[in-house]
Amino acid sequence: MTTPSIGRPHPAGQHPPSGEPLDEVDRRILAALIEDARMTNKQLAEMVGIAPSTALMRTRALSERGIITGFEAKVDLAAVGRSVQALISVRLRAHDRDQIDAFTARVPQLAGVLATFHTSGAVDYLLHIAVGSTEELRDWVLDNLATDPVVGHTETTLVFERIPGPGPLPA
Amino acid sequence: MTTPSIGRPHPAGQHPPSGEPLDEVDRRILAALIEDARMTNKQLAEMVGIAPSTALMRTRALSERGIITGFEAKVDLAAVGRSVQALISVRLRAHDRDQIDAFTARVPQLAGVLATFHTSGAVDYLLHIAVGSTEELRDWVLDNLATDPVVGHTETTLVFERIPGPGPLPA
DNA sequence: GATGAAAAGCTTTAAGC
DNA sequence: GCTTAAAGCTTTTCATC
Repeated sequence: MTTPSIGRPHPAGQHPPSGEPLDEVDRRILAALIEDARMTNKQLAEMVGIAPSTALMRTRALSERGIITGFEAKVDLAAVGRSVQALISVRLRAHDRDQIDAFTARVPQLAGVLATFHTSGAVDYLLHIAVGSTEELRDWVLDNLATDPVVGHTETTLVFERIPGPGPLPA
Repeated sequence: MTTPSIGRPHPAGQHPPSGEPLDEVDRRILAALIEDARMTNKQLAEMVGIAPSTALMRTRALSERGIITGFEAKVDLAAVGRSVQALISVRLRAHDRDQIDAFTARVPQLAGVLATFHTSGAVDYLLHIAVGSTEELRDWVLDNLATDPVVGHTETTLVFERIPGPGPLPA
């Protein structure tokens, strides 16, 4: 299980991924669509070695089972005016549940946030953000974190480069 | 500029994103394809308010200019047997350029690595990985990092949850 | 640079194995 | 669960604005 439903409900409209294990064909479909989500169904079928109608059915089933969670275009950050990336570790001060929930609802949706990691250990959250300049970075932290009373401590680290990995499929 | 070409060549087959600024139509195309990379070109055209032939031309141009860097399917990590995520901060010991390059070539491509952040500050790299269990996590760190002589220190933090952000487009 | 029309190609459904 | 075939859409090209 990923996130046991203790205390908080599941996000609306999402069923947990069905327990059926993936067969080789499903894994090849995932691999192909991770590589190029915009390939045609016919190309996909050929790549995987099945009929187009089968490819379509399988792909649909993977989406309906929640195994494929979406298809997204990746964009060059510099081209959209966000050439400065940073990782910001955040320790919260209070451990009042409502305040923490307010932080968790607000911060991950702020403009420039690429991902928020809720972590164990000394740091509570790690924010991966992208902004236009180091001046904007300073202002971002001041405006969005430093002024929040629930935030105890932050530490900002510049990211020189983000290197994508080989992805989540078994090697 | 994103990564000045000092010392190392540009990755093969990539031209830097052309300096032409994005107009409103381009930004709406990006927003739509970030939201759903598999929508048809016709849907995209309608959503953006242009003719299908124009949508196709613009989308192609965005890819050719390197502004769209790819289209990828997102998969549920638990469904592919990787329900445990971790962030591993890595400090290197030696500052010998060849050893660092060997590390940088090897580690980001290891099975389970979702992303590698090359960072400024006290930590040199932060690895975001996904594995099947905490036992696998322990073994992963031992096998891939602890035994590498160039690695000085690592610190592993469990990720309870990774919350996707609103993405990189200006709000 | 954007559009509309026509040809080529793709997706989708349903019936059959 | 897979395949085939046919109808309906979509993509793509290109002449035109």
